[in-house]
Amino acid sequence: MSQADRIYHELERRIRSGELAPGTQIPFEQDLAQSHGCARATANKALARLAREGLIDRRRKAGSFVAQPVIRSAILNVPDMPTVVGSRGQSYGWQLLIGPLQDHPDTGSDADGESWLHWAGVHLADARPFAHELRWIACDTVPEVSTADFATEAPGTWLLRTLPWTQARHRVRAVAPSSAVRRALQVKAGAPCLQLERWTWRSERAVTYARFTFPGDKYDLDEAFAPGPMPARKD
Amino acid sequence: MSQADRIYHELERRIRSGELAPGTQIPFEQDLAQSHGCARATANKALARLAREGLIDRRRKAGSFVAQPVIRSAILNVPDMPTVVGSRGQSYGWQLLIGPLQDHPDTGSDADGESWLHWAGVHLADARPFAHELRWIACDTVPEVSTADFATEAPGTWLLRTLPWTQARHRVRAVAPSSAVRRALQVKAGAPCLQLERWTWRSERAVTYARFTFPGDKYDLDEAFAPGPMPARKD
DNA sequence: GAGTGGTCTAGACCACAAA
DNA sequence: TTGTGGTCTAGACCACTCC
Repeated sequence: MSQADRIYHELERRIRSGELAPGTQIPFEQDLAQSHGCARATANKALARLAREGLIDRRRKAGSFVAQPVIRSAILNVPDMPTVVGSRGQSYGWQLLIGPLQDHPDTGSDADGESWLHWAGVHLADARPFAHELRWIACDTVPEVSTADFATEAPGTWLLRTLPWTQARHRVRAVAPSSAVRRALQVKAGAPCLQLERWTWRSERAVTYARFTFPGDKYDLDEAFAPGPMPARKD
Repeated sequence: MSQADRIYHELERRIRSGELAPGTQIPFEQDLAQSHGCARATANKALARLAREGLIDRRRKAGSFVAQPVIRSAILNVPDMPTVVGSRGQSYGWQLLIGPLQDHPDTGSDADGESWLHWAGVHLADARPFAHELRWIACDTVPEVSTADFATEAPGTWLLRTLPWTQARHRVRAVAPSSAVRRALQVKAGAPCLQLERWTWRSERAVTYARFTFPGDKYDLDEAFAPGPMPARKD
């Protein structure tokens, strides 16, 4: 525990406990350094971290103030399928159902300029259906996909290995699955399912779009972060 | 854009683009400082940030290396109801259905030592049902709740004002709602719904538990973060 | 104008892990 | 044993903003 961490944790505790109400002014870097017997740069490091995590607002010449609290965001873990299944202590499997087909995820046709390939398959946990996946991959961004074989390996697994450090956007909703998906998942009509969509890109270029469908009773997104600092607000 | 930011962004770009593959060694702080014409502390700040965001691993005596990429997590925005409704350009409303009742969110009875109060109500968007809410509040942690009136204000709104800087844990799943919830939401039987659970505490003490149910076609969790750094891994 | 945060420096010491 | 990251210092300069 560094000195900067100590200053950070003391202030974090006093803010989270309500002892320092929103709007309250926090000691200047100079005073904080003096009262803790350290250099100003050390106090600055602690206050910069509090500001980065949204606990305080800092204004030149005015000082630092406890921020107005908001329910900002939560981290929902959305890992890849082998990880999900493995963390439940089950064996992972993959079964390709359809593909590759040539069509576009938005238009459904291959009319426009971009070239996409399209697959469907099922992720298995202990040899039983766990999630249905629809997958599109942009051939322009990932030319290697033309030589890939997704019969024994899911596209997501292959992509993670082939294109590291992509970025993603997610959407979650509840749906009544189509009959094709119901058959693949072996669920009854009317069974509510969780649908997770993921758009992935790399350096401003679309890489892939995936749509996962989980039986409602077999999966839930469970946010994992324990009591602690909220994620950094931005940059 | 500070000098440390420039070093950070250059390395971030080269890692995200794949130019620096996972496992690749990154220049030492000393060399990085020299090549950029700055002090080692400045290079250290940039590398510390890359490590905090999980892009590199750092080991004493060995150096810094590009980390193995994983789909780690996504930020799903889970704000409070007035914010959700307001951001859709709709007018927000609240209607209390039941409560306060005395029972415990886990046991359903009031037998054990803890004292909880319990409500049910509906959040409205343009005067139409938007979400059903079940709410428990721990009287021991929030004694002020005994004088609160949730006829015109939702418990969550009141709590946000009364107890700033709480912490929360969320879970999301797809469910078939109970008949009571279906009536409140005015949805047909068999309509899939998104259920969001939220546990809230403050300083290790349980504050409240809420269960929101949304009609599947009226709401989806949409993760908002644009291409950019992943949230800090931990601490 | 004055005082604050934001940033950087040049140097230092230590802990720790790799060689 | 050695070299790296981790941390801290004392001082400095600048930009911005509040008074």
